[in-house]
Amino acid sequence: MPLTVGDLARASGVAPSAVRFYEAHGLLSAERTSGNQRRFHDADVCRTKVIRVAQRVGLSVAEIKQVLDELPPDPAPEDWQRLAESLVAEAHRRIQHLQQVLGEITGGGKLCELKEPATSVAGSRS
Amino acid sequence: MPLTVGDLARASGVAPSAVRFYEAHGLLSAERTSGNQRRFHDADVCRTKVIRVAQRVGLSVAEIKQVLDELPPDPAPEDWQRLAESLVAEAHRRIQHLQQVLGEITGGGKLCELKEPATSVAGSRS
DNA sequence: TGTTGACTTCAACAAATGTTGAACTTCTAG
DNA sequence: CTAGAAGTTCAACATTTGTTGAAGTCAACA
Repeated sequence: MPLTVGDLARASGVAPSAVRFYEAHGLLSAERTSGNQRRFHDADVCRTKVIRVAQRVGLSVAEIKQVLDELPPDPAPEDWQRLAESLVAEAHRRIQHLQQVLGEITGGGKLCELKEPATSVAGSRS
Repeated sequence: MPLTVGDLARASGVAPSAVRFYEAHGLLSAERTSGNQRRFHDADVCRTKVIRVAQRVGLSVAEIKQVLDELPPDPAPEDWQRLAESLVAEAHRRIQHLQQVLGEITGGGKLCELKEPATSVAGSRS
């Protein structure tokens, strides 16, 4: 049973406008009825949830499109599994990055050392 | 020696427009010369660097303003230290959140299980 | 004092991620 | 068949975080 925009939105917890936005940007695709209405597959609920998760991981819509584009048509569970793992990997990468930033904050130590240096000579700035 | 916009920008690695933006949003403050030009303190280099780090941690300008507003005027090194620690804590919180998202991806398992359910009765949607 | 680079303000633009509204069409239940 | 809910498109708006450009002013060196 195909899903309308509203069905998909409700099922995946996003606004209908967001569903249209994702379709417009190639993250989702839909067939059209003879009357030009979108019809999604049940699997698009999954796809949409993955999109949201990927966003929470910090991927942009363009980046999400890239990873989704590498999925085969009609992805099997193990395809989703691989995608999930790559999201996990990306999340770990971002975590590492944050931890590196942390290191710069705490480790560097010299982020905020500023004491009066020896008096200079240059033109005094009012 | 007070710093001009350009001085501060160069010293802290941001564009002059960004410095003005931060001042306009209350993250930085400046005195003015008689001719209305901004003059920053040396310590604002530190402040600005902290702003950038906080952004990399994922705080919005509004949030950064909040934490900076809790700093005493003319903060001592230990004040910066505390702020750094709270950024660290926030980063850890974000890391934990990402890890929770990861858990939902991998652990839940039922993110993408959709197989043909029993045939329903409702009006067939083309 | 004059020149010139750096400063000022203000408005417009930019990109990302949607939301909202208007005007119109379609679908489905009764 | 028809009413009303839900769909369609398109344009405008909203928010965040700045950048860019125009028009004009200031400051520091010579």
